[in-house]
Amino acid sequence: MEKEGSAGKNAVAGGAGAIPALDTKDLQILRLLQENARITVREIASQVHLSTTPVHERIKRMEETGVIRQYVTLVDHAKVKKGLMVICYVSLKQHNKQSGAQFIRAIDAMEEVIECYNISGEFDFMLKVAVENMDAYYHFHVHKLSEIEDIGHLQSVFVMGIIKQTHQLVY
Amino acid sequence: MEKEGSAGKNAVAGGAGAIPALDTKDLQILRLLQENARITVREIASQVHLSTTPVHERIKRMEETGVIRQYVTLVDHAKVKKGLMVICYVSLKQHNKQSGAQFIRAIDAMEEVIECYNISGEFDFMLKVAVENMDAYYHFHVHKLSEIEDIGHLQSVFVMGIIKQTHQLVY
DNA sequence: ACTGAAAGACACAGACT
DNA sequence: AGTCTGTGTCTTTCAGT
Repeated sequence: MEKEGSAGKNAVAGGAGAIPALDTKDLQILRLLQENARITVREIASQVHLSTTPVHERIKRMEETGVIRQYVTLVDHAKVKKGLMVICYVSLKQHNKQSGAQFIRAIDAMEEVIECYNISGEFDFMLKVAVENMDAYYHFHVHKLSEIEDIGHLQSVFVMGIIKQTHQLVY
Repeated sequence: MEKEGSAGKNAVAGGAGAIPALDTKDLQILRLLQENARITVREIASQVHLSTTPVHERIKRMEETGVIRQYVTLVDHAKVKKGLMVICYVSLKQHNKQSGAQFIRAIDAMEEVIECYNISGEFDFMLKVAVENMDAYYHFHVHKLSEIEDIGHLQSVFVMGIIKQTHQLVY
């Protein structure tokens, strides 16, 4: 059920420089870190029944292998004047490399856009936009988004309520 | 342009127990914490040209007033077998309190759903779902989502590429 | 791969400006 | 509202199992 022989970590992995698979302890550590990035190594150690050294080494390894991407601080949207969230769909007029690259560059430079995905369906991109209020969104829509070259259709969906928001991928 | 008199913090705020407005130093601290939740107070202090005490106090105050919501660790989706992301739109057959509450309870219990919003437009909810692969999504769609009572229409949009993803709200 | 100990860095509280 | 200083706790490394 939780057997971990000396070969446990590397047995599963694929090719040459493959990343060692995560074992039960690693996942326990990730679970704690996901909920609170500022938890101390000591606290983790006591909860997973290990001393600080292996916990420290495991965290470092997960940072180096990219399992742990970043430690971030989540801020209350409304309290930093970003209380309005809008989902925005964009299609481009042309689907060549140049148009796409140009669009991506423009999006990257817009701090209102907090997420952007390439999606299936009738639209090409989905954007998540965070702004202070409707006026700010109108300004963004008309004077920033629409100004990008080769923009085809635009469609906005407004977020009226947040039901659930989690960053917990590991359970 | 960056004047901060003794009344600076409280002058703007609204009612009685109102949260003091964030000043330039607070925003600088937030900027650093957003990028790296594990940054030390000392490091922040040196970057914002303050000693550790006021930085420590400011962080504590922002935690207490809810400006800082949580410190989280972001994990590589693919490396924890959650490499497929799907945006899923849901409409309910009935729009009474009971149906809504029941849906929300069901969604909350599903670990595949990492975000859920109440939205404007033809659908009622937008879900962001993270699963390992298409098989896992099919199973989720057919055996979990569709099983919720009063579910009307369902529409899935697949994320083919991540262009941008940030948690930086404060600039 | 883990434990335990030990050095250095840090957080946090106090006295003071 | 800030600096400086001290104490206790934490991170991080090293020797040993």
